[in-house]
Amino acid sequence: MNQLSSYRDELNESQFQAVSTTEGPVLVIAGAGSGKTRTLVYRVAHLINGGVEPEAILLLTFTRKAAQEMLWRAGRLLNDSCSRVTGGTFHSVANMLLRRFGAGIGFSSSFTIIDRADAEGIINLLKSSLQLTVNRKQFPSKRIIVNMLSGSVNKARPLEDLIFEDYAHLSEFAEDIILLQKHYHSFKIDHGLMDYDDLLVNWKRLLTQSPEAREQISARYRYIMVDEYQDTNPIQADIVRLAAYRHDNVMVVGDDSQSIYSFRGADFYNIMRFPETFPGTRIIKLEQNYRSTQPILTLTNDIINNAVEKYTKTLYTRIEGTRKPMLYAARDEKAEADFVVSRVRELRDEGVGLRDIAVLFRSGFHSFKLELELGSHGIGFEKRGGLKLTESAHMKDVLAVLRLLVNPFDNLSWNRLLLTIDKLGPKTAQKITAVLSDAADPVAALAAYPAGRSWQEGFARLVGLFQDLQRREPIPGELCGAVLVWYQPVFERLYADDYPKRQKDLEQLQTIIASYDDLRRFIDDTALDPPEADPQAYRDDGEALILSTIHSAKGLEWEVVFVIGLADGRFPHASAFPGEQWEEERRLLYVAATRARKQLYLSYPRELMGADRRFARVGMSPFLSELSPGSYERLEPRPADSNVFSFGARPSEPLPSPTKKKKLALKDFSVGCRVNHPFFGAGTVRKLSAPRSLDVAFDRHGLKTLHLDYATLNIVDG
DNA sequence: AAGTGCCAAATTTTT
DNA sequence: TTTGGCACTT
Repeated sequence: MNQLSSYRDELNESQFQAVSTTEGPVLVIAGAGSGKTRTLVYRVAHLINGGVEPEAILLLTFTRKAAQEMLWRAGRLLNDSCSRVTGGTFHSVANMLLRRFGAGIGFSSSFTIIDRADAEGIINLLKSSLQLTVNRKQFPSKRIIVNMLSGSVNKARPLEDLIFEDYAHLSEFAEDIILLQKHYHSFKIDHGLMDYDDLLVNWKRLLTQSPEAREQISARYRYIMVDEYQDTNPIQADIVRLAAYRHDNVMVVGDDSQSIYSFRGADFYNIMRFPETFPGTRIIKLEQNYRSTQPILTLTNDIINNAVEKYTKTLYTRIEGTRKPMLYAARDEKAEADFVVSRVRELRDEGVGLRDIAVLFRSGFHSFKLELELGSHGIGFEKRGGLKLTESAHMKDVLAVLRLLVNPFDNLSWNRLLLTIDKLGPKTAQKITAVLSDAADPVAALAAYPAGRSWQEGFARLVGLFQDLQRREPIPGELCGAVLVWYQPVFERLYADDYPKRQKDLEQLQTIIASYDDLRRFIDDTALDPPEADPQAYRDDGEALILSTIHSAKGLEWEVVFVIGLADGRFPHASAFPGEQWEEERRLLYVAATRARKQLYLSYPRELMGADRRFARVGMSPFLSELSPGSYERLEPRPADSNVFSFGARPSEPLPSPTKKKKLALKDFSVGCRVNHPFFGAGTVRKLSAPRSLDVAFDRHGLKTLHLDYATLNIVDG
């Protein structure tokens, strides 16, 4: 309808073309910050406006969050929730479709091996069910076990890592691996093991082997959109091809310069081959950058121009700003952390919200020093990219109990729980699980098992828990409550030093579970798509600096970005060889630097602790030395006081006002005041509701409730 | 002699 | 937060 004219003005020519091409395959090559999300959002809106029913749209994104955000924005645009559009990750959509077609998934209790308890369990299973001679030495790493089982050993690590003393020749080793893989299938079915790749393989199998299913899926989803296409793997590309075989209405969006997931099987040639896979593809380039200022763009272009293989896009921006990216060579990690802390405090004084600042780094542990410094200065932070909520040990303990209620033959979960008992170790646990897996009723078998004198107390509590749970009504919230009562003493013993911090996770789990009415459904959901910790639950003031690995920062943006640890040996990662891996590291730096809107700081420590625990001098990352010196400004500590930094002759340029607008608090608004919203346009505030939301009557879109953390409202004067 | 507990050492990125 | 080596208990 007339929404078309309203968003016509907000898009440039290329974006508008992408939005309005409704038939046939479209490949959108999008640079960093080029309004990819916006283009997809408007396209969803455009299709629905044009009479396409929401059910016919399938939106595949990289994270579940991205899909949710796009649908939320599209819903706002249409004054409708868009809840009937199907959106999600490949995995969650696969799960949904497979469930609907009843194809393939036997057990739905999947897991990722993350800690010792699980690794022990796997080894026990291999020993008992495959009768392989496996000892600990042969499995030095949990990752390798996973990779062996999923058949992608050589992808993850050089084969040499896997050759152990017991193997005289590579061929012997290969035979054992093949044997393992052969057994893997039945192994999975027997023990309810499933991983991410299985889901995709099953989805693809559904499409290739069942013509009816393919027909139905293709007929239902007549408009398929894929975001971050450069991160898809070949199976995902095949799925897209098969799902769209009836109509070819596929629009994929991606940027080859941001391909950073090859270690996970992503093949960025997917995006280059797209026009061959879909003949008649219309290629649209999005080259205008809407995020960063020109000096930042100049530097990031410089980074990617050094790439061996690149597909030229000329990014330009109309955003004004003259601040060059700053490069700071710190004496050591402590000085680097001090630098970030003092700059963050200055920025805060200038009115930049902590939420608008991010610190990015290559590996999780690079931020350890900084975390300490931030803590001692009382600056709140939120770290992203570590473990997920359900991946931490204490969560897995609780989940193991719940999982067993759904599938009592889940030996890994039994193993895990038995190990929580004091004086009961891996050997005893293995004996017990062996008995349980042969029993008709594992819980009864557990109760009948003769307990050893030293551990009978803890064992009796575990038996009691399961007998109690079996008697209860299967209401997830209540079951979880009972589990937590059992877990509390175990938990306090296992994590004596830091259990108060972990306690909050458990409370959160309880609230999440309480919202389900079927336990099985909960287990299915968490297995595939672990819920993330809700940051709100951990903060008091709602303001926190973001610390994130570069990988988890993908697709996000901040006013001010610090990239730390840019030292030789840390970035690129020490084990990256020149060649493909090296190039991927370079793209990683490109992704990091393009997250910044107004200001970018690059820093590295000149001294690092080596493997021998001795400090050694290190240089800057080779990626930095390649840059032309004019694209950044060096920042030197003032000798007199190492905590104060001089910024050369340039007077500190105040950040442009949008920063401050984003920081509006509820008290800045009053009932009756006029505001402006990027989607809804002008409106009048009707009601303020605590803590950070307000009702606004928009002139063109009616009454909406907005949350200040999400909505970017501007107050219109007069 | 097997099994368990404890301390020191090292750690890529993740749907 | 996991892993490997060593001492201590059953």
